[in-house]
Amino acid sequence: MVRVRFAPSPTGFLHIGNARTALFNYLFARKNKGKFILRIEDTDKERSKKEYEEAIIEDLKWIGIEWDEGPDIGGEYGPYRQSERIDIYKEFAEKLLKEGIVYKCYCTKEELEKTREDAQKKGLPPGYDGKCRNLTKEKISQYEKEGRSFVLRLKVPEEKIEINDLIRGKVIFEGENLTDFVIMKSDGVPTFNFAVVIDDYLMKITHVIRGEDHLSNTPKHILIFKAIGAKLPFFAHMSMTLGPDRTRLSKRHGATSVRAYREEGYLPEAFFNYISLLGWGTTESKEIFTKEELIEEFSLERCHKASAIFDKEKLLWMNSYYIRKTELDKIYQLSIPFLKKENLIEDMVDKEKEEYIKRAISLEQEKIKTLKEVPFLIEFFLKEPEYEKENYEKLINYGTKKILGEIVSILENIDNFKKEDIEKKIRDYCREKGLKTSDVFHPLRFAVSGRTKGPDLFGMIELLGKEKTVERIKKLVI
RNA sequence: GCCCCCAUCGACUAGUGGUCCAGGUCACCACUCUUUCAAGGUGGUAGCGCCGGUUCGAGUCCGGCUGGGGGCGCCA
Repeated sequence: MVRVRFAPSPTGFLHIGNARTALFNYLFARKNKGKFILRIEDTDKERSKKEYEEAIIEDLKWIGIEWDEGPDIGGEYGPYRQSERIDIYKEFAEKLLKEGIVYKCYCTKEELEKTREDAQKKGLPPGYDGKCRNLTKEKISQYEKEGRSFVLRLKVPEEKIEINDLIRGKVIFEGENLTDFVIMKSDGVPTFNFAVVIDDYLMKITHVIRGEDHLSNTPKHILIFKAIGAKLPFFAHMSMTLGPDRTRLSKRHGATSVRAYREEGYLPEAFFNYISLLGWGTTESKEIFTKEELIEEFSLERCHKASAIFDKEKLLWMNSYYIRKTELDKIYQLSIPFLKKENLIEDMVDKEKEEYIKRAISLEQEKIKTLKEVPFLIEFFLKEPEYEKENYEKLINYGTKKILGEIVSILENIDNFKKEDIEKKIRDYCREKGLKTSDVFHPLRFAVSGRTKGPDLFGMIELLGKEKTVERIKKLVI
């Protein structure tokens, strides 16, 4: 049975790169009829926040990723929060200490800094020199007497480590770059490297799918797996997600959290779909996928080794594509919070108004790129337009006033106030008067909506209704 | 500094030795449709980082170089 996990640390909102890691794990699990586990890595007491855990969970759900085991729903292998598993790590650590696989290191911050510098000077990796590996009894009791705190370090053997990565193939690390690393901090909390391995082992994780930034940590993990006598899981290191300048996607590149995109009015389906295309593709170069299709098509073999740049423009296109293809009802529902925020609707919207807004949205649907744009695009249907001076001067003058005045009487005489009739009557008028349609349509659009661009003129007039339309034109012209 | 990974249009990718004077999508440009803005349609600009090697033949295999990324913490 395939078991994979996504293990974010709650030190901020869900990052796009992490969302992609979560997504790939999720797809892999579903594709292989396995389990997808959510685990919270909150061993960094300083930076971890409960609010972030909640936010991450919320955003994962928003994207459409569901898990089978996790801190919120429990499961057979819990707890799923590392802060609640401290005793478990301690137990493993004590066992390793007894076996002589790890040892106590009493070095102070200053000492460590110095050994690090020395190592650098010698052209060695800036790690630990193993000073405390073989301390004499006397030395140990001296340190204890001084009340020095200690950490637990793993005795790193000098051997080369091979990884058979499912995405990258064989990766070989020659031993000498690894130094004895910390597995338990002086406060009794495990380091990330130790906790992941213990958890992956106990939670029976079969495939560790994570970002390439963990590739260099993998030898450490393998060493720990071996130390506790556990079987290795499969590893798959996915390419990274970069910003437009080819560096790690970060705040400098603008919004990097899933939350931000959600608030900008992106559809989860579009986000899900776009993210899946980063570092992965099918032979047909297909672009639009439903969740089900993605699950069906996904495979680690088709994951790219090279990192991918997150392209906001393409996401935006995909979002507008999804908005165009989504049923009006749903777009309306999703737009409500955005309309409320702009004070265009009240908490309660009656059926009539709902229909009215839906029709307004439908007139603009093909143009909406994000839900956040909806209020602006349909604003003039819900409140009186403001007429910008510059456009007013361009479009409203003696001649067009006269035309608009005549349009008013035409509109007033239309009984069946439907766009086909409205259009026909106005076009007839243009022909009779020998006017270019554009000389009539543009001022009319402006008079009715206060805009120089907008939805289909006649659809707009129909929806606004005879009374409102006439009122607006009169107000502007007379 | 040391170790590891990577390399096809500006971006995401297809391509697994000949069918590739490299295909699709976004972006960009032009034309078209048109009452505006979009959407749509048609067409276009643009790429195998470089140097060697293997081979009858290389985007595709091998080596080097260059470039980019990542790691080396009592962060995760």
